[in-house]
Amino acid sequence: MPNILFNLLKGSNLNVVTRFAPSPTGHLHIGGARTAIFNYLFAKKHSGKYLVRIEDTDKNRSSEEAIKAIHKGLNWLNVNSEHDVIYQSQNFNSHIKVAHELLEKGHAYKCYLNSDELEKLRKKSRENGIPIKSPWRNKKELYDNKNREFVIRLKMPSDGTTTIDDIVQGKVTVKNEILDDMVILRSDNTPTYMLSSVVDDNDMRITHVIRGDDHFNNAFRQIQIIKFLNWNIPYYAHIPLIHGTDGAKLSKRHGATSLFDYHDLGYTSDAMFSYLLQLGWTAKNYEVFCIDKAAKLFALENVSKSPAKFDIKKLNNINAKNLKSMKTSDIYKLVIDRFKLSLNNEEQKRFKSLLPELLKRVQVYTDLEFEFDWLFQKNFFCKDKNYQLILQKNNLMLKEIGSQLKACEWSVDNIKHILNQYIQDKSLTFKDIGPILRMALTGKTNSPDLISIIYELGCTITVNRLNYKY
RNA sequence: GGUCCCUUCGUCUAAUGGUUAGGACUCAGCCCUUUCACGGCUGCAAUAGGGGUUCGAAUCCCCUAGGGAUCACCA
Repeated sequence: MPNILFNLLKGSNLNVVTRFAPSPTGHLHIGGARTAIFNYLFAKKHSGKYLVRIEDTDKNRSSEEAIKAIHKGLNWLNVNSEHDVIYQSQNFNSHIKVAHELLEKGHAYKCYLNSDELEKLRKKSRENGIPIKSPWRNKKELYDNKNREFVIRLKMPSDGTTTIDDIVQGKVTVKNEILDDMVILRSDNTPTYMLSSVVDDNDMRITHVIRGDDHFNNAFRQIQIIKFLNWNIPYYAHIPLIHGTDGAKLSKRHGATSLFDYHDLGYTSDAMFSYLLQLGWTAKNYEVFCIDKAAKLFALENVSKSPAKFDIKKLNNINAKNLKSMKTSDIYKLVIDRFKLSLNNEEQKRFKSLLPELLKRVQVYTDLEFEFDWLFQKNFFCKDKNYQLILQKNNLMLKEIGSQLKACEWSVDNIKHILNQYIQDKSLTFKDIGPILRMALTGKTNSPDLISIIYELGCTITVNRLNYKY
């Protein structure tokens, strides 16, 4: 197929509508987050609509907290929908109607199997490698079944094949005989996901179903409903799952799987977005770090078919780059909010000035916390016992430098001059005084440039710290 | 086990029949330097295996091996 035609078919001439459809049974998983990103980007790329639908057909497992958590995650990632959120449970009536329509048209049947019978059938099916088809498929409804519980099962076609031309996975064909007569309406008269999802997609006029590869097998089953009803078949794009370092589907034991955990750990939304996007998608070796650019370049055809392993080191690197590229005022706000810092004017100025240098030294901004004591503590002194001994020994030197600094007019140049003059007078090198000054001022052996630290700390604080009696 | 999918440096990937198989992350070394970083440079490192097709294969075909997904009145 020529590329241009292919691209037309895959979206550029349609009024593209995509949806992210999480089930509210827990936090927003990072795999789900990536699915949301792909849906969002594809819609943006084609100037289409991106919708969010909460799949709460299983009331026992759904919760309000989970719904909130999902929105919190989507908002943080900036991939929430501009349109109203759809709750699947609110469309139950329409789903039930479709189930009965299928029943009337002979595409579905009532199955009166009890749980024991079903369990036996399931076991037998598994052993023989054949799909579940209830004996009720071919039975006429009996009079004495009127009061018995039943489910409605779809009557799958038993011969022929079904082909899906998946945008990511390619053309895949399966024999219809492997399709099971899945339940579409439960015995309590509630629809299953298999039904609801298809009906809602149709009602919402979804053109592209972009979801995790774990749904690929479902597509062959769901498409039968669409065919029975003569609805439009959407384009499918089943994106590969994210794996842990051992190659298995990402789960708790691999570390944090909740998107928002990464917020808590100090990753930025942009870094997370960028990393998740690059996990399985590439714009021809061109590293994309912003959403707008990604929206212009995104194409489902470039999504990798094979699963990608989640690599925290790469995430760290992207996050570190992102921190360095952020506007100081933005990251400043982030840190102040996170740690609920209340700083006076002088401290604010000090923090903002040193922030770019401090950020070069962390991969997640929460690590900035380790700098707070020497930056803001009123009566700061070096806590390390070994360093204290060194400071005791060099008491005189610190005092001398302190008194010279006290006397000078406070400027970067003057501070530099005083220190240089001091080492010259004593025939020392900067290495002789640098580490000691650093210990006295920060309590550590590494920090940003000493001159700027002294300058930003100001005369009073610097001199106090240099004069501290260890 | 049935069905389906996948397999290029340790990781994410580029190369859609002709490249010394490229980049990024990690790691190592060097440079810069008042420390730690940042930055710059260099290096280590891959086409799962076996058969075909072809003048020529990472690329097309077949087999094998490995990995994954799924098989609910969950979604």
